[in-house]
Amino acid sequence: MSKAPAEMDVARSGIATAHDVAKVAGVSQSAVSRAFTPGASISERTRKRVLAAAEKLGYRPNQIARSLISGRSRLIGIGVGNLRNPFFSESLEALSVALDRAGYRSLIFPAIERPEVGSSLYDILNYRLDAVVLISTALSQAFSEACALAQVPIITFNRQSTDPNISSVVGENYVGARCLAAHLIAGRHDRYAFIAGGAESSTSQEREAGFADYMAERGLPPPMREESRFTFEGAAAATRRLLMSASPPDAICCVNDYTALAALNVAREEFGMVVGRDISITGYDDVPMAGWPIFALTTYRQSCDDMVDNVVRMIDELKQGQGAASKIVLGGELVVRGSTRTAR
Amino acid sequence: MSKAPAEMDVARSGIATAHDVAKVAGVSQSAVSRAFTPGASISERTRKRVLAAAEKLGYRPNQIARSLISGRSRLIGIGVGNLRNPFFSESLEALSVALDRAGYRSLIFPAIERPEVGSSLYDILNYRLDAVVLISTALSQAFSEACALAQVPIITFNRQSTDPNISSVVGENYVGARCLAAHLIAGRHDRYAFIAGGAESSTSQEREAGFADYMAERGLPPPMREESRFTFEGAAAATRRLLMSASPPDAICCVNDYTALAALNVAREEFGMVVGRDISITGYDDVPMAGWPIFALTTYRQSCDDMVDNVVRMIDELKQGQGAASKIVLGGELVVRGSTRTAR
DNA sequence: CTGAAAGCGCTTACAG
DNA sequence: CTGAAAGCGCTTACAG
Repeated sequence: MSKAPAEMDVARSGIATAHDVAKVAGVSQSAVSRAFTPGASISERTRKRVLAAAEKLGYRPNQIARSLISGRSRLIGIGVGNLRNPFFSESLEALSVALDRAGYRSLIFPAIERPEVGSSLYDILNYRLDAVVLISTALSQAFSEACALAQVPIITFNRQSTDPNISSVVGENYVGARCLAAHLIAGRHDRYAFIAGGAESSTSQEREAGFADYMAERGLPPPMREESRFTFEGAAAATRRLLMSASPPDAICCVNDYTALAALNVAREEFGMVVGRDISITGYDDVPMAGWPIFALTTYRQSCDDMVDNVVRMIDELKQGQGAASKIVLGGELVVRGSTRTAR
Repeated sequence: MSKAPAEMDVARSGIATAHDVAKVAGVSQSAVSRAFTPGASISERTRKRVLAAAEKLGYRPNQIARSLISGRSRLIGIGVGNLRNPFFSESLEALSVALDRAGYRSLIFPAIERPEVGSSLYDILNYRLDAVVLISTALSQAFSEACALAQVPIITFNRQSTDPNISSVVGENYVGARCLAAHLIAGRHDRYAFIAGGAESSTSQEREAGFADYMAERGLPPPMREESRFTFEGAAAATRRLLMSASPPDAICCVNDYTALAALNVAREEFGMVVGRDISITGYDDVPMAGWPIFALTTYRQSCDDMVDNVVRMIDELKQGQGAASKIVLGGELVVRGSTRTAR
C-alpha cells in the first residue's frame, strides 16, 4: 500500500508542517492554522479532518513561527538569584506552575547583581518576552532601561522599586516586622538585635525599619545590627559577632527564615544555647523548614501562592494592554513556635 | 534638526528591526544580519557602522525570527519536580548558569508524573527545543515518544532510563550505597534499615541494591525497608514506622539527604534520640544543609557541578550531530560527619 | 466557512 | 565583501 506524497515528505523531513497536514487533510494551509486557533472561523467538520490528519502526522503548530507573527511569545523571563534560600526555590516552583496553567512558559535566567554589558541577561530580551519577573533580585538601572526599550514589562517579586513604571508584589514587611518586635518584647528580653540582608534590598530595609521603629516607640534603645548578605555563611558570621560581643543580645530578629536558620545553628551548636530559652530567634517567610521540629522557628508567614497568583494576574492584565504598572502589598500572619520564649 | 526617516519609523513602531538599522547605516539588511553573526563575511568597516546604528536604535536581533529560520532555538527544556529537595534546586541553579554560559537559555516546565494528554508538557516541544533535561524525574513513555517525534533529544539527570536512545548523567549509586553500608557496618550496629524513594526511580533502586547487596555479602540479614516517596512527610512517616516497630533499627541509610534530614528530625525530636550515638543516619548527595552543624549528616557526595558540566557537554555534542546517546556515571566520595557512630 | 496571498524578522545560498 | 531574493512556518486581513 503506497503512502500519499505528503506523508512521504513528512517521513523524510522529520517534522510535519501545516502544509503537510493540509495536503493530507485535503484543505488549505489556512484551514490547518484555524483548526489550531481557538475561536477561529472554521466548520466543525473541517476542524475534525485537520485534527485527524495532524494526529496522524504528529503535527503541532510551531510556537516559534506563531510567536514571530503574533509578536507575543507567551514566554515569561524569571530572574532567579540564590535558590539556596528555600523561599526563593518555593516561589520559583509555584510561579512556574501557575504560569504554566495560565498558558505561559518560564524562561529562567541567572539574575546577576552587576551584569557585564552584552551579557546573556540582555539576550533573553531578544526572545520577545511577554514579561520579566524578578524573584528577590535587585533591579539594575541598565536592565530596567533595556526592558523598557524592548517593551517588556517588569514585575518584581518580594522586592519593590521606586520606579513607578515597575510593578511589584510584596508582603507587608513593615507591619510584619513590627509584629515580630511586639512578640519578642512580650517575651521580655534584655537586648535586641536585627540581622539584615543588604542595604540595597527594599525588603530588608522595610523589615528593619518596622523592627527598629517599634522598638523606638516602646522607648527601647536601638537594636544591635548586623548584615548577612542573605547567605548562610554571612548570617552565621553575623550571629557570631553578635554573640561574642561584650553584651550579647538575647533576642535576634532575622531578615528572613533562611538567615534565622543560620543564626539558630550557631547559637545552638557553637554557643551551646537552648534556643527559645537562652535566646529567642525569629525569621520571616514561614518556609517549610521553619516548621521542622528541630527548628520550630517563630516567623511571619508570607503566602508564596498568593504572591504568585497576583503576579500571574498582573501579567494577564498587562497583556490586555492595561498598561499601568501596579504595586501590590499582601498581608501575612505571625506564626509562633518554639524558637522564642513567651514568658520568663 | 530633523530625524532620518528610519529613525522616525522606529520611534513610532517601538522595536527596531534589521531593516531600520540598514536604512540608518546605509547598508543592506543582509549586512545587518552579518554584523550580528560571528564569523560572517563582512568588512570591519561595515560591521562598525552597523553596530553604531544598532546601538543608536537599541536594536538586537530577534531570536524568534532567528530560531525560525535556523531551526534551532538555543532553548533547553528543563523538567523540574520537587524543588524542596535542595539537591534539585541546587542542580537547577547550577544547570541554568552553566547553560547560560554556553549560550543556551533554560525553559523550565513542571515535570508531572502522569500528564494529561495535550498538557503543557507537550506544548514546550513546540518551541523547537534543542534538548530536554529531566532533573530527577521519571520519564513517561508518552513524553519520550513525543520528544522523539519532535526530534528533541532527552537527557535524564540523576536518573537513568533503560532506553538506549536516552542520554543520562548519574552518580555511582550502587558503589556509593555500598560505601555507606560499609561505613555503617564498621560502626557495629544491631539492626539496619533502608528508607527508599519510590520503586520507579532508578536512583532509589540502585542505592537500595548497593546497600542490600553489601549487607548480604557480609552475611547480615536483609535490612528493614520503608518508602518515603521522596517527600519530607513521607520520610518522617517511614522513620516513625521503623522506630515504633518491635525491634527498631539503630542504623538507617536514607535514599538521599533530604530524606535523611526528615529521619533525623523524627529520631531527635519525636523519639528523643541522640543521632550519632543512639542511632546512625546517613544521606546521599551532600547538599549544603548536610554540612550544617545542627545536622552534621554523614553522606555520599555527588558533585552537582560535575554532573551539570557533563550535561552541557552532551548538549553541545548533540548539536554537532553526533547523534548517539551516551550514559555517563560519575564518581563520588564518602563524607563522614557526626550523624553516624564509628565505634561503640 | 474557505483559500490565496501578504508578511512577521530574520539567515543564507546565489551572483556579482 | 555586498545586495537582492528566497524562504523558515506560521497568522490574518481580504475576497469570495
